[in-house]
Amino acid sequence: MPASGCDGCIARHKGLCSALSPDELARLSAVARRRRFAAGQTIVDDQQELPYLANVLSGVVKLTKTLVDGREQIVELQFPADFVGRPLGGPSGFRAEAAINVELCTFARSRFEQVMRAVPGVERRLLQHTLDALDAARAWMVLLGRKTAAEKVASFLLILAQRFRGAAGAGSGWVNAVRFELPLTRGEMADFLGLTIETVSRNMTRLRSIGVIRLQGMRTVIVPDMERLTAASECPLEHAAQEPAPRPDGMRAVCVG
Amino acid sequence: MPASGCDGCIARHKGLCSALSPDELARLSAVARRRRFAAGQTIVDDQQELPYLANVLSGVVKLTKTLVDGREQIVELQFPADFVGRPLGGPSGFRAEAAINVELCTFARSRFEQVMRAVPGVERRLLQHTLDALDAARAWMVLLGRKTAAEKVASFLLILAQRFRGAAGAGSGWVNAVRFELPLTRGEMADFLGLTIETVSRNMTRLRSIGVIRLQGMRTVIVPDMERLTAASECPLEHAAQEPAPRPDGMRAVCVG
DNA sequence: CGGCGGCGTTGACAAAAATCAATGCCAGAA
DNA sequence: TTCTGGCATTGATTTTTGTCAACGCCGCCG
Repeated sequence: MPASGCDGCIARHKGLCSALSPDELARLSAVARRRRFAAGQTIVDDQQELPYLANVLSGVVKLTKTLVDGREQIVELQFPADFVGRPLGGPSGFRAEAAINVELCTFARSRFEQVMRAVPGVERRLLQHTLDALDAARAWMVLLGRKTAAEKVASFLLILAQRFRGAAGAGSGWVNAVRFELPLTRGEMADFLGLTIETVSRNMTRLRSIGVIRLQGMRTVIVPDMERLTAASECPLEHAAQEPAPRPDGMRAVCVG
Repeated sequence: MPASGCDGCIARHKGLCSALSPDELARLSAVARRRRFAAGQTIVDDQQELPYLANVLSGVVKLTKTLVDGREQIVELQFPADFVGRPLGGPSGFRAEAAINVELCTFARSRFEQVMRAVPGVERRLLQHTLDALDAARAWMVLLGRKTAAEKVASFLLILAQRFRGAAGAGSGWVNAVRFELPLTRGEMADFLGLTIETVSRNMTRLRSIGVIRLQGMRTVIVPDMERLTAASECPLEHAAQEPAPRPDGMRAVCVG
């Protein structure tokens, strides 16, 4: 055991290292380092990538997302033996912070990825897919925990509009408009958004009355201006009721039909 | 391309199959089948394991969790090209249902896992870890979307108590009691639970006043009876205020200090 | 045609939680 | 020791959301 490593801690790691061969284990142990963070200290910012992967030895790490207006949602707590860091790289979009004093056992990302390099693409793809699903779930946690009913409904319409953007906008008679079908009933929307049917219905009506969306029948939604829908999804609805912000290219979304 | 497969659909699969070698692709294509589900039809139950893995070809699949009293939370929507099924096996605890008419391209789990078998343990562990995190995130989504403030606070205490169970219960003077330190301030608890500081504080007080928990100082929590805490985490608090249910072994959690 | 049932909307009202404000508790600094 | 600042609690009040109930729309089926 090297003097610089964290003695034996690798061997206790949950999930990650318990499947390693003694050889691999030794290689990782050789580069492992103990790092300490005081309560309140930031471990990684939303936009950064940790230069290492780690396991929690003691303390508690919280993963948080902060909205522009300061509302905050903790999406995960990590306890001793939990794994910290994104295996496949890239910033997570969440901030990791020590909730109380934390001790991490860290090992260089490059060294770890060297172990993973031999793995064929299938499982890596699967892992990437699962990580994406995890990101989506966490983003939705922020919505469920911290957004108002109006923002929730707008956010839901927004993800649908983004998914179907360009697919059906043409022919609607609107420039830059997006048109799509709701795949869910009002009741299912409520179950997705953590609301009741009535609240969903009222907010759909509200969005329609201020012109952020139009409805053709019950299921077809037209978004004349994605910017306004985006605004409605992340700020109190009052602001979204204003005139749409001028587009950088000077164009406006207008009805030409 | 075999007559029985879904022609060419494998090649378009997002995430999973794009990394396969032509050989592997051919093998999977040979066993792929198209399956259709009508709107509202259940694809898998919470307690079952899908006998196949799949990709969505058309339609929308919803993943839901239903609480005992009927409250329901959708934790994910799956659109065309999304992947359906748990790679490493075991029931997911969520129900998959066709929100609108759905067409899946499915291939046998066994055949797929054969492809994965060659993979060393490290990545499998990592995948398992990520899947666990995803499950935890989804479970928390149910809490954020569908639980009352009282249930949220109780649920939070419950997961801490379960994590620290046995670690510090001894010496508290209680039989079967659990004692632990809160790693978060009230404000952080609020950010985790999607509440305000005041609501968290009031519900801590409430749980204390009905005897579900005791507090030593601000941070130390004692749970005399885990059953009552569990009850409080999943039903309106009134019920939890009753006498604790008789234990199967006839013992009672009492203070002997 | 008319009745029916599912879904959606709307309004009146009630309940839950947030907000605002005051105060208490406690640990650490002066 | 006292002061101070951060955290926590509590009460009064407002806002948001849920609940209950009525009604409209529409497609389906007898």
